[in-house]
Amino acid sequence: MPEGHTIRHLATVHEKAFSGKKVVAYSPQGRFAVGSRHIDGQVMTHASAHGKHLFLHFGKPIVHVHLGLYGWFTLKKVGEGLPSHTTRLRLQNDEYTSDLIGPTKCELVTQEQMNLIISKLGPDPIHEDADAELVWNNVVKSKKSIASLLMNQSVVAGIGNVYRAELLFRSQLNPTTPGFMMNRDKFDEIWQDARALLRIGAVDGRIKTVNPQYLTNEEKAVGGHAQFSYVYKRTGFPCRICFTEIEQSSVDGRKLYWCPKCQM
DNA sequence: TGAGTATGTTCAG
DNA sequence: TGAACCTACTCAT
Repeated sequence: MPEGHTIRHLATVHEKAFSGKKVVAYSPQGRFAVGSRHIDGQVMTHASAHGKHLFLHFGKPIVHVHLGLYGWFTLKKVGEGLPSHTTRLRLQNDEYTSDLIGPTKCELVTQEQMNLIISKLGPDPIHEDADAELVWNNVVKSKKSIASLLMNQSVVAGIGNVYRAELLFRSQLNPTTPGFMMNRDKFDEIWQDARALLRIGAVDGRIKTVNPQYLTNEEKAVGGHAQFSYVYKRTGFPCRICFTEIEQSSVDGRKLYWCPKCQM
């Protein structure tokens, strides 16, 4: 499930699987039937990502995908699975198939439209040249809480509810701190941490935020595929650092998890 | 079988 | 601010 790290990961694996070759494209579900016809038989040149937005480039037509809350791509070797009735888009070549289900957005856009979409987003910390000053300027002039600002895609693109909670915990910052009260060093710490964590997450598309020394023996035994957190979805569990119960509140209609002692 | 939940966004009121 | 939308999964009935 998708935050910025997932989208970067998907761009990478789709580029590896499909770029430079003609693609068979169709919409088993039918809802992207017209769009898929425009890319059917075309060569995918590359894939790109900005925040939670994925772009698959077929020369002029660009497929813009936003996975929303439940959208997902399943990439398989040819012959390993059939699309379901909910598959919005299937891409296929000699080697691979990719099925897209449940996206909030799957549409064809032009380069100009793609530029417009990106222009409305804040810098994406996963990008090498992301402009931290731009983010800082928007944070420091705002009365909104840092918890609210981190989730605002026009301030910073790609951070979702998991990374938000985990970043704030790792920096021991009170989530209610207003933007204008933020200190620059603390902001820089979060920014650098976001860059690092998103990049780590993008390697295999999984969120990794917990230093292994803070995992329980049971958790360590579960191994590589499980996803652990310091605070996300750990309401009522003891904090991994101070053993205070993790609390839950709501910010802009989304659940926020935090440690009342570490993040005083 | 149905309610509840989910790493998101947009739009109506 | 709340509902709607896209889907799949878990848990209670």
